[in-house]
Amino acid sequence: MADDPAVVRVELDRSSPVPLYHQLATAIEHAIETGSLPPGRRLENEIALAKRLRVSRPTARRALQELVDLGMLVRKRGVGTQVAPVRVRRKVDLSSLYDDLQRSGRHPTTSVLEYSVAPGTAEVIEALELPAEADVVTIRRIRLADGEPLALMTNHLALEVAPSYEELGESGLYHALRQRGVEIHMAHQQIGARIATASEARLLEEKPKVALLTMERTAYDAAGRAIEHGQHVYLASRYSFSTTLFAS
Amino acid sequence: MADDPAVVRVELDRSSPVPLYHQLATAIEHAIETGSLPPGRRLENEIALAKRLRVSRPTARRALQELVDLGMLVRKRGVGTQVAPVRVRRKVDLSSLYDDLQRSGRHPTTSVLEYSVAPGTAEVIEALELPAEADVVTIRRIRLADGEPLALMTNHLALEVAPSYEELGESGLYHALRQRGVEIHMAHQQIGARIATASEARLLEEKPKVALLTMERTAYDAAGRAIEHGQHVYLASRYSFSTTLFAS
DNA sequence: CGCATCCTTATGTCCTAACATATGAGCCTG
DNA sequence: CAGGCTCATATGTTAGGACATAAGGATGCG
Repeated sequence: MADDPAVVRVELDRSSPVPLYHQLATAIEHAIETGSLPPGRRLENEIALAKRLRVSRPTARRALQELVDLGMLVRKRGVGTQVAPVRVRRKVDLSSLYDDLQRSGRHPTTSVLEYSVAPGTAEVIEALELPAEADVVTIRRIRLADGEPLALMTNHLALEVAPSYEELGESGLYHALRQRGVEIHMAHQQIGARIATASEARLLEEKPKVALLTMERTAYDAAGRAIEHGQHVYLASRYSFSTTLFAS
Repeated sequence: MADDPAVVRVELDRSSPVPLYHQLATAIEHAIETGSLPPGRRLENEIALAKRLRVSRPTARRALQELVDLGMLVRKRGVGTQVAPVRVRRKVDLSSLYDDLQRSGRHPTTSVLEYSVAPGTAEVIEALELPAEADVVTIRRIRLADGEPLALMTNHLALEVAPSYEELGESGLYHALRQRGVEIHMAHQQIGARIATASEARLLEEKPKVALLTMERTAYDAAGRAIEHGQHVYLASRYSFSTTLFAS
């Protein structure tokens, strides 16, 4: 029968510090990603799964739930558990433009237009949650993809966390921050559009008044501290944002 | 002492069909949102919470976990559970423009410019995963906020799921779909920008060549079926997208 | 007085055990 | 044979208990 429940081959290491449910989730995830569990395939029910692997039902359940949260499995009461249809099965991650470009096979380069230290404007001070008049590092850069201008990026950071001009290097701000031990955990961003100013058009080597995508972002670390605030513009003809949304 | 664990006042309805853990999660969420549990405030530990409310520890745990997933609580082993720092504490939800506007206190209205049935274009057929030449319902609408034009929306749906012209009504497409029992679960969208065409500018009552935000979205139900594909344009001067991203 | 160690605390992991309920298939009746 | 009903199935909810482990403070020793 084609609708025999799939049996995943799993080896659990009970002496490992990584939780059993996570080991199991990872194993099933791997089976889905390698295609040995194709979309639509029915899994054995959680009781059988638990029994076979000699774990408790809650443990098996939790593994399955983990994959449902990732969008890789679909469960229906009274019916069973199925591998979700193809689509995206990864959480929307906080990717940097640099990594994005690299992943899509383009060759990103960056040059720094400005690196300065000065008291922050009211807007920046508020976004970074700093005391009034505090000094702020401002970085302006232009990013090119395969040699063609793509975006103008302006970032503001508190002095304590800002990478030096040298550390900034080629590979992007978030990469430099990570090397300083600062991990971005969450960000707010607002995406809009407007017409380019004369100087923006000149820098981007475009005719005046081209359409720009604008993005304003404030990024926070795991403890909730504001790390970075940036205002960026992208050439709309060469870049767009892709996102995946889930209903609550 | 200022660091006494907070005690949330909760009433659980054990005869309700909504799960205890969700009742509890909602109650705590409400306490946080109304400010009676301020950011940083420590909660009583989960054992005490469970005992006080006469629920099992797993139930209390699950409620707390739900709020951790929403980013409203932070837990640390050996330390306790705290209300997360201010920020956003809502998942990025798949909100409809209509609901967005209503929540922000503006008054949205919609008028239907076109409602037609015809064989879909190649792009639409592919997005909706329909057989070639299949009939598709096309809906074009203009949305106003407080009487001023804001967006032009074009949606394509398969005949079987499309709301009728009458069902479409005032309150938005997703609302109409929900009333037909179709739940949107996930969507892919791509956000870009461009200059308005002459006819777009006319419909939006704007001068020619204003900046527009563009959005292309394909929405899916829980089973992964493509439900709706839309191409929308927004007046950039009146609208922007806000999102919250989390690192993986 | 500084430093290492122990101990308390609270969450993390894992188990067994019921009962509730949505779904779909098959049976049974009119 | 059509339509309603029953029942098996699989997931959803809840309970109660045991042990592991990270964090931070208290303790005691050099």
